[in-house]
Amino acid sequence: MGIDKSELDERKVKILDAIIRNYLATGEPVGSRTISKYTDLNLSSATIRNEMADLEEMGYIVQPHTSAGRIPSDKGYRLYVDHLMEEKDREISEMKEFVIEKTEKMEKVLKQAAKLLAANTNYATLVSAPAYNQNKIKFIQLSAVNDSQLLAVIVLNSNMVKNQMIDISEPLDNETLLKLNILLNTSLNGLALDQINLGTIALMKEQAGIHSKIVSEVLDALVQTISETEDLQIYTSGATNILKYPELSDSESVSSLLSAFEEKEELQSLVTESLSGDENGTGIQVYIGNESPIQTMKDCSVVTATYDLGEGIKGTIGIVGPKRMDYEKVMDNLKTLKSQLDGIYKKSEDDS
Amino acid sequence: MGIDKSELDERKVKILDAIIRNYLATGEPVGSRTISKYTDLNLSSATIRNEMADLEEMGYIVQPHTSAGRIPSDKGYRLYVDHLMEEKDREISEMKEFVIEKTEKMEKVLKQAAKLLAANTNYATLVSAPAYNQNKIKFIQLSAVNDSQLLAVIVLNSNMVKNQMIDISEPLDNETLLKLNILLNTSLNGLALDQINLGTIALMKEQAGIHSKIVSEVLDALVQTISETEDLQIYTSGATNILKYPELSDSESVSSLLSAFEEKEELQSLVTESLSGDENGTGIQVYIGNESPIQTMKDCSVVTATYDLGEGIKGTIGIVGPKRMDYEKVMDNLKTLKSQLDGIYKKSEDDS
DNA sequence: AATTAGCACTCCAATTAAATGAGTGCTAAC
DNA sequence: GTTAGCACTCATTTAATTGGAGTGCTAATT
Repeated sequence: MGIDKSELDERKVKILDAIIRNYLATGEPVGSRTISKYTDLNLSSATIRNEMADLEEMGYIVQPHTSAGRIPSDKGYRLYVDHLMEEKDREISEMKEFVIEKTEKMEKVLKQAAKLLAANTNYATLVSAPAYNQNKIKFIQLSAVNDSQLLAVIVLNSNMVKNQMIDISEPLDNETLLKLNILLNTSLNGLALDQINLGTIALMKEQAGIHSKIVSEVLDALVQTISETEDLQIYTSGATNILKYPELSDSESVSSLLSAFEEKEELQSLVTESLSGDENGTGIQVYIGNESPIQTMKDCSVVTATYDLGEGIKGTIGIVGPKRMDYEKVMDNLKTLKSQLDGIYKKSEDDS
Repeated sequence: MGIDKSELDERKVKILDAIIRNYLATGEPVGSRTISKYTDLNLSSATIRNEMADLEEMGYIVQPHTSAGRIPSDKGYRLYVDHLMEEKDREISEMKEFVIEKTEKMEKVLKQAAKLLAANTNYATLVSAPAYNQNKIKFIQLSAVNDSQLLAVIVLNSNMVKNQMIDISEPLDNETLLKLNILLNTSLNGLALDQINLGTIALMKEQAGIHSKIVSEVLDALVQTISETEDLQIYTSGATNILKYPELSDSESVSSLLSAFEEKEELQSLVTESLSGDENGTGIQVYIGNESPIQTMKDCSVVTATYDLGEGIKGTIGIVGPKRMDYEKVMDNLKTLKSQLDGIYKKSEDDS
């Protein structure tokens, strides 16, 4: 019956484009008459109606109910994001004030990044701290806090600092401590955390001699610190922006969305997914509706970017908003922020 | 005109009590007929109506609108909390599973405390980390991460650990570093942070000799770390519980409430207020409606407790919910949790 | 003097009805 | 292939209707 479902002729594309743009701008379902005037096609609303019926059958747009205008489907958004949307290399306006001081603690920088992104976009944002496993050990030190407690301090390549208290059974004298510190540093310095294997450990124990037990304990503590799930820090901001969009706050799912941003654990899968996501060149991923890794966000769109501090140390920045979001602006913002973060590590590297 | 406004006779109290209890249970404005049956006073609804008119004139109850039942006013709640409510010494049921491991990091403990409290009460909760200024320095150490960066690690009495990177102009040799560490520890150990005065500083500089500059830098860093406002950590949980109570989620103020819990800064004043609040014996404060230190919460009730790790190291735990909250349960929960936290420091003290 | 029954009155909340209007699908004409 | 025209659909808005819970007041009762 007539319609070649695999083929979108130029006119259909133009109409679809117009529908989506209009819907993004107004948030209202868009009707045939609007398009008839909005475009330069000089077609009557009746013709548009016919085309729209086709587009609907092809799955690019849907009707919220009979006798309403059309809104884009996930498939429609996808086409828009992939092909229709123009990547505007617009001026990096407000983002500019985001100047990162290299001396700042990473944590602070990331917190600020999330905040800024939220303020700029009016969506909910998240920023994950770089994954540790690729992060190299820069410095490590044991100190005796008292007779039964050691404090292990680990500085990572990205200038993140971890602390861990270690209970020990017998006191350690200063000399031993010094030796252990030297051993730890020479053995572990420069290693990525997932490069510490059994061989390394065995070697260290051998060298530690009678103190091999301490070495074990330290390594255990180290592993524990690293693998603590809660330490997969995620910073969020602007979660309450979700309330601004009726299409989300309507359902009671607003609660689960906000919860997800409060208990950050749930967001983890998003970060993981984003990090492993196939980069389409720009380093930016877009998940529309059901494409989202998190079921809670099936009525949202999620846009993420992966920043790379160098040497494989990666983290994720992302925003969560309604499917009807300003993709151009969001992707633009993410790109800017990404580039800022990408730079930061090199800077402090030059400097040290 | 009859009514002695200063006097609440026994019957009025009984009726007021019944009104409040009923309202707490149902959430609906309560009418005269209900009270007539609910109480053992054996009075007709007409009599109750007369009494209710009096109670309203005295300001203990209000009518949402003409021809509706009555609900308690702030003044009514206040009376209830202060005098009517029975302090039930009930079994510490679900709270029991809250066992704090002394080796855990404080941060983790507090986070968990907030979570548990929220799960137990179904309100939004907050837990503040102990204020630093009363906290004593237990251990302090400088380490050379590289030629231009020192890492200062400070362990406080409450087992909290702070890190601070310090940029230095000239490299330090090991021996100097060792001396400095000894100096720092002997001079500062056991001091509360607000006990470090100019005298101490001058003395240290003198002893440091040619390295007095470093001492300055270290102390600056120390002060900076301490005074960082963001470091007044507050942990929250269950903020989304706010959505459960229509009397709050009705207004758009739900957004500002949630924001307050997201950007924790705003909650600071609550903590401050609570810490300085005059303890009425139990160490628990109740803020009803407008009594709240935070304007955003004028339609809520806030209940806080101050925990004391000993030696004046104090923190705050609190919950925020609708004025129509289960005060008994909440205060009970807070008491339990408070006592748990009060104990924790002593335990680790015994142990060290 | 305190209590109660009775009744008119108020006002919210829920229901129903009607009006509006944007938008469609279809058909017949261009 | 395009367009004008028209009947039809359906969410949204507004208005009118009703029900009922609850009050305040007055007059009767104890």
